[in-house]
Amino acid sequence: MDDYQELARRVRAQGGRMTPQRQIVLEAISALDGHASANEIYEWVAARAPAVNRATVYRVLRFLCEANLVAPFATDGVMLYELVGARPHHHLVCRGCGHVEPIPAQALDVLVTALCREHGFQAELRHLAITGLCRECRQ
Amino acid sequence: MDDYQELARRVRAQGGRMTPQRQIVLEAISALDGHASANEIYEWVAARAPAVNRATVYRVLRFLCEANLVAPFATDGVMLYELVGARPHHHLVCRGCGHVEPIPAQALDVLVTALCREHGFQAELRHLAITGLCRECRQ
DNA sequence: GTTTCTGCAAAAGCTTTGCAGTATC
DNA sequence: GATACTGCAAAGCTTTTGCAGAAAC
Repeated sequence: MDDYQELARRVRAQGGRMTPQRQIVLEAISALDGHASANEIYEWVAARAPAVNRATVYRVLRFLCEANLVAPFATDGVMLYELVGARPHHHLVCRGCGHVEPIPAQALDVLVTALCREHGFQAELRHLAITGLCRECRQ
Repeated sequence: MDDYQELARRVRAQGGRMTPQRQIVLEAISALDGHASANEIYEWVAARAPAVNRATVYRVLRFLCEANLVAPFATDGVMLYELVGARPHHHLVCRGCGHVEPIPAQALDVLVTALCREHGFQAELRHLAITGLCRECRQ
């Protein structure tokens, strides 16, 4: 997680203001392995700052997405939010236990190029979520 | 879409019964390009059979998923349902207009093999949804 | 001091569930 | 005739919104 000054700078670059709520939501996602649902984030925040409201968490998340500090992706009817890091990567989402495991982007650029060439589709592979069963749930 | 007899056989193979509601839900998905949200399916059905209830559509969809006649996949907080066809394929989901375009599976078997070998993850690439912007929404 | 943000409460959208009656086998 | 399925109504869960007050700039 970047330090407070850097975050404040990026928030203000969006014409926004830095607040304790925005800071603690970012801390929460960071503490939750860099990706979590709105509810998980709310629970984490509520344990430390009970005054923070659920609606605020959702509004903060939307703001952070628009500020490109956080990226949303969909899994099984629930939205997950992840910190936008330096390295692009993808997600293995287990439909058994819900565990999300990041994997490096690597050779999928070939796929992106092909999709663009053949379908005119600009894939955003940062948000690619591959559903399946993890090692534990396969047994 | 398979004919009624074949569908009825597969439904009964699950220990279920063939009903007009289950038939018309399958018709709806077929008419909606083979993939649709629960709401789209409900609207299509309601236009032809107003007596069919929303809850029934959801229950039918769950049954059909368990019967492997239909497969669910997640996009932007809404569940989509698709007919399980002969050929596996994937989906390009536009986050601008919500349009879903199927693409052939092709060379992604390499990816599946790699994920299994390196992460012990059994990918279900039938349900792979790639988010991005379609040709129209890019402009 | 102005503008943005938050808390509260209420509501909207999607999905599930309990129950009594109905339809399928 | 026994069992599974449906309609209805109600509720559960996730997410959004209107508004008045508070905080950041």
